[in-house]
Amino acid sequence: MEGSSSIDQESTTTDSLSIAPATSSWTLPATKTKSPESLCRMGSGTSVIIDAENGVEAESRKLPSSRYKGVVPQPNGRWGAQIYEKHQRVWLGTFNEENEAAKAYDVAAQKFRGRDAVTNFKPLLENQESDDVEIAFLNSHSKAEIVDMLRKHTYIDELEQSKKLYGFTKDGMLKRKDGLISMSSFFGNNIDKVNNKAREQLFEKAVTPSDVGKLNRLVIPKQHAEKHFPLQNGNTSKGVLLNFEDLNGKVWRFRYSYWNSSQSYVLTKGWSRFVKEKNLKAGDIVSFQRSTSGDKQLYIDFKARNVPPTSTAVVTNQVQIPQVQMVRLFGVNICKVPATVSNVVVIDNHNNNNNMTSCSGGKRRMEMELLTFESCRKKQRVIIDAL
DNA sequence: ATATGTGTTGAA
DNA sequence: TCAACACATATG
Repeated sequence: MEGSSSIDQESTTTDSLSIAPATSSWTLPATKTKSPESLCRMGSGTSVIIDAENGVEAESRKLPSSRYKGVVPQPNGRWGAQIYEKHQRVWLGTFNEENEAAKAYDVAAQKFRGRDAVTNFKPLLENQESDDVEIAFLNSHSKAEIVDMLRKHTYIDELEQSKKLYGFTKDGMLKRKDGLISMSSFFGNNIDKVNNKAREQLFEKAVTPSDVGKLNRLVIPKQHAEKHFPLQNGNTSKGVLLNFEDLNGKVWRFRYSYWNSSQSYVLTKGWSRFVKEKNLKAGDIVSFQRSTSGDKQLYIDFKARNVPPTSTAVVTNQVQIPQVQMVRLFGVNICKVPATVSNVVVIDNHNNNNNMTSCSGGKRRMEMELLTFESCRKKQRVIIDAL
């Protein structure tokens, strides 16, 4: 289930994540020289073997091992939780109760290993719907975020919060009950996709006036075109047909070719329909993605250039209905109406497979998030590198 | 001073 | 992978 290459977060910040580099075990067989009398080694006061009177009743203060998977005793009587991945230990925090640590492990196992994770309690839990919500929740957060929550003991709270915020529609789709799109959903967390196939961001372009004008073509910046949509020699001028799926699942077919005259790569046939239907305006951002799974499905998405001015009465003298603010983002119209709740934002069809496994576009995404949320995401400091 | 979590190892 | 265990660091 592990896709393989996956970096869900760029390790741009100093990581405080507890990934214990288990390198030495590979390279240096036996470097450390320990004191010979390893008979009674005592670490931080615990595992001491005190021989009281007779060796038999030697009171062993050996730490009690846990009956739970992923749970290790701590010298102070508390319990630590850890999970391994790629030869590295990921520390999940310490807990007062053994079973809490075990539960933390379960969450991590679910996140890291998906459906067939071996867990301590998990399978016995709750109803299907609640389980789906949790899976969706897990899918909508990075491993690092989940680990961070576990370590801070905030996982349950955040999950509950999420449960309050999201509900199920009859068709199994998740939506937000308040009708507002979540921050995360702006940026392509898997929970927010029409299908939850992992996809990577390829590039974005702010469309120019001519891209949405009468020329019926979109110029693909050369660097992106050559990197993501390479054309075979034979096809350069002739072009190829490319299919892109939008957020609604609608497939758009564009002719993609190279114009020698202007030495540029363009989407031509089919493009004007997209512009028209999506009501694209100059400055709007079109975004291209590709699924990371085998099929390499292409996706297209867009968002309005910027949030329309909220208060300014743009319309000078005419009758105006300023009660409704509408923002269009990546194909989703978000209406904010004073006291009503209306808009349904589709986010996901609960499916299970743990994502995370294939976000090669993680870096770009991360940059985008940072650009936008730098201030609201301070807490996100835990980084999992190269998981 | 104590708690936390990392370094390391041996076993599975 | 996993957990045991010693111990270095972080924390208060």
